[in-house]
Amino acid sequence: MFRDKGELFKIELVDAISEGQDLKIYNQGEWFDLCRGPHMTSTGGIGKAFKLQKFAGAYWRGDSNNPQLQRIYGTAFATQEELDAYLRQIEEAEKRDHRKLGREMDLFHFQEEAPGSIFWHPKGWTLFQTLINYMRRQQQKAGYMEVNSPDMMEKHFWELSGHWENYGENMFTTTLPDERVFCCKPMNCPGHVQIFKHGLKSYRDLPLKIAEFGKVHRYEPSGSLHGLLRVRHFTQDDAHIFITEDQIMAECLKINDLMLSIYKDFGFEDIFIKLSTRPEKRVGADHLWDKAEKALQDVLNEVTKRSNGRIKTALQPGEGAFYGPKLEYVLKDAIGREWQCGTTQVDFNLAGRLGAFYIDENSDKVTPVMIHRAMFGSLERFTGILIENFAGHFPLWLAPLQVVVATITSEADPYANEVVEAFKAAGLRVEADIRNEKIGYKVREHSLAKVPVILAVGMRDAEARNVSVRRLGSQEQTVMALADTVAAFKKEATPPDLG
RNA sequence: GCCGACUUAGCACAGUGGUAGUGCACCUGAUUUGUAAUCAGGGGGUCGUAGGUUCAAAUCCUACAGUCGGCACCA
Repeated sequence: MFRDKGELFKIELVDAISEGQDLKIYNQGEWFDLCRGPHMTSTGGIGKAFKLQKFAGAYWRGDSNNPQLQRIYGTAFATQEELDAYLRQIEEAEKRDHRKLGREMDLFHFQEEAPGSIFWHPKGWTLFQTLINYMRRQQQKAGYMEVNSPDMMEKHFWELSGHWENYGENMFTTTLPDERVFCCKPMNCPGHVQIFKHGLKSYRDLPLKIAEFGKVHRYEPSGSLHGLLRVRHFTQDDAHIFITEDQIMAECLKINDLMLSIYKDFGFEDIFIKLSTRPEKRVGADHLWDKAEKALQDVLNEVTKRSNGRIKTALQPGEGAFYGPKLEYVLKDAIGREWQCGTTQVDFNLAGRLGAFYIDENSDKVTPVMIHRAMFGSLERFTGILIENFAGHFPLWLAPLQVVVATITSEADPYANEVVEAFKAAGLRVEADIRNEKIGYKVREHSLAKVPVILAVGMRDAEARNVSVRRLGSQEQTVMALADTVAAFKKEATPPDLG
């Protein structure tokens, strides 16, 4: 039947269904097709609340080696109201799009000559640095030592680590005038192993925690690039913890606690953890993978137990890194979208491959276990997630520009400058707007730029040493004494870990 | 990388074969203003890049690049 119609893919499906198994065909008027079912008895059952959304190519059976078919996307709801709600949700996501907000708030831009790379503007870079400073404090407190390793190393180094074999296609390389081939680092781990290897290490040095805000380069497929969320050059809050085998549980739990407390500081409390196990393409013996997977499974069980079941988990077979299995931390944002950020990976392979060892109690050389972990993951991506989560309305401590002092008449300029200096002295990020414009115009402009605090000052305020406070998202105006305002905003702008 | 669409001024967009436009932004002048757009004037584009068709190309064709939506990928 399908052969007569020349439908080769259908024939393939029919052939795949074993003898004796039911094969179902549904029909709708003159149209009929193969389907596992069930189908509606009539298209009338869909009702009017449906919408065709888009069409796009999709690989036959999800494999890029196969030909592509055209797929038409449509969606239907029981009522028009539900369809409208769904469409509003899409619209809401579009309004929060970090690419749009990044332009409107003057945070960053992209251009053709550097696909997948970011030009950070002063305000965006301020936000980025705020995140790094916060993370640096957290890591120092947790006993990490920050380092910096080379951005480029010779190709043979990456062959030794196994990266060239597994990901060489996606590495940036360059041939120098002396003919040596160098690769931009796609990961920081091999560099950190070199630092570990420098000088003999004792079991007494473990756990040894090496952290780096390392910028890594990965030649991502052109079609996968997406604003800040998927780029070719990004900064990881990366760390490698060198330990003995019996320290795995304790260290992974410490990482877990730090991870959850950090996410909480950004308002993410709905966390979900996935365990990814050995992939097909991997290095190392199976008995080591058995140990590593068991260790992470134990950690995951303990984490769930401690959270009283609040933390949901899932298993992703075959999704681990080539050197070890991983736990992946997924956060839920303000409009319910999920973002994978942090990762904890247990690795029995890399240290050995790169010749790292420590001296144990019996003076024997032992290969350490490595934990790879990142909490923000990619700083660039995390910045994008924050922009979307807050829709640009950052809490005061994160806002790149926290306060604008806008004058009502030019007579108030000297007082406005005084106000600015008072806020600067308190460590706040503040600018004056003394342009010859109406206050309504200034309020509109700074509101659109999502400045959290607008202080209007006219002669009334100058004489009384007050400011008129207007918060982003509210029409309300509060007249307050300058000194009180500075104190209140200084307190509010304090990062959560310093408060 | 694959399928499809798109690319015109800083931004948002109009212009389907015959002398490149609108709004906002920008610059100049006037206005000194009390909480989401004051008024008037002015400057700004080899229409993504490179070829081709045509008397004539932003417009039609080809290639390349980038972007967008999916797919695949994501150490």
